[in-house]
Amino acid sequence: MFDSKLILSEKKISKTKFRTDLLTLFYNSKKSLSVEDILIFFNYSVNKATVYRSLESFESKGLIHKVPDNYNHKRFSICKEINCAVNSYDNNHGHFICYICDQTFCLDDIPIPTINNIKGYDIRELNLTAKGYCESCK
Amino acid sequence: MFDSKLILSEKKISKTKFRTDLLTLFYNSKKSLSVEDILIFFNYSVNKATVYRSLESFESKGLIHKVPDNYNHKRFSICKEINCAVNSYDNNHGHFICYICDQTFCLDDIPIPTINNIKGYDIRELNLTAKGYCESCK
DNA sequence: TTTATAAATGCAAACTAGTTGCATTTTTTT
DNA sequence: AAAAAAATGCAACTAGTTTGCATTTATAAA
Repeated sequence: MFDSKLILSEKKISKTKFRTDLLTLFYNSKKSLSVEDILIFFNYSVNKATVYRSLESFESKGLIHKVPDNYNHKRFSICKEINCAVNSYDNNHGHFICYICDQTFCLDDIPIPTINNIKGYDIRELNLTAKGYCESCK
Repeated sequence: MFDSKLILSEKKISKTKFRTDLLTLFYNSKKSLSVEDILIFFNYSVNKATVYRSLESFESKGLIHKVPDNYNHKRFSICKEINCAVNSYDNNHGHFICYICDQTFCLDDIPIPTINNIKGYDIRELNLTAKGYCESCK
């Protein structure tokens, strides 16, 4: 199990009610979350600037990672690993975006092929994004 | 060689000076182009709405294709194939984005692995994006 | 526990990429 | 040459995101 307050302490993030609840939401959610998703969950009782700043904080401390989004909006998932690659899409697995529900799923089981050096490019990060129809929508 | 006017005719796009020059720019450019790149090239003598509308037209006719961008801004490359996949990233090859110069390069030689069906996902599109240091920047 | 310091919040305003409506101009069709 | 269709410029608008600042809340120090 997880203990949001403990995790926030370890990451030296202030344990406000909102941030604790937000981290818990991420841990409980099987889906990635957009800013809008979060505002809806909290019934717009929190300011959007606060949401953006919390997400930025969580991301920079490696608690959540950005995932691709059909509309190029900010969207995040909880990090499975203790310390995610900071400030970039998680590069250990691919992502799947559904045409219908616009949800982003992590393809944990699909390791991204290792390619280090191609035609003079020094590759440090590799992202694989699939699109199509998810289980519930097809 | 290419003949921008002939190509515009074939695609039933009006041969205005700007669109002819823009298509020529795409053919001559080894790099992908953002809206900003284009405005700079034309010294802001063209309206940005015109740029957006021209790009949309070129893309819908399969002349250019969207490429990923470090800032999630609109960015396009000329299509190597006669008819690109319309309205989506080209899914025949991967792309490389440089950390330093933010340029997007097409990895024509890296075919994207074929994955059709994973854990219940009906995959219709697959995009591979690498990041790191390009030849000139590393 | 009180005090001082740092971090988080809410609000409004600003910013920016991208879009749209409309009048005018240019291109294409007849 | 005239009529119809497409492209352009301009200004206003949209929506996601960011920022400044005053206030509140949390953390650290005494």
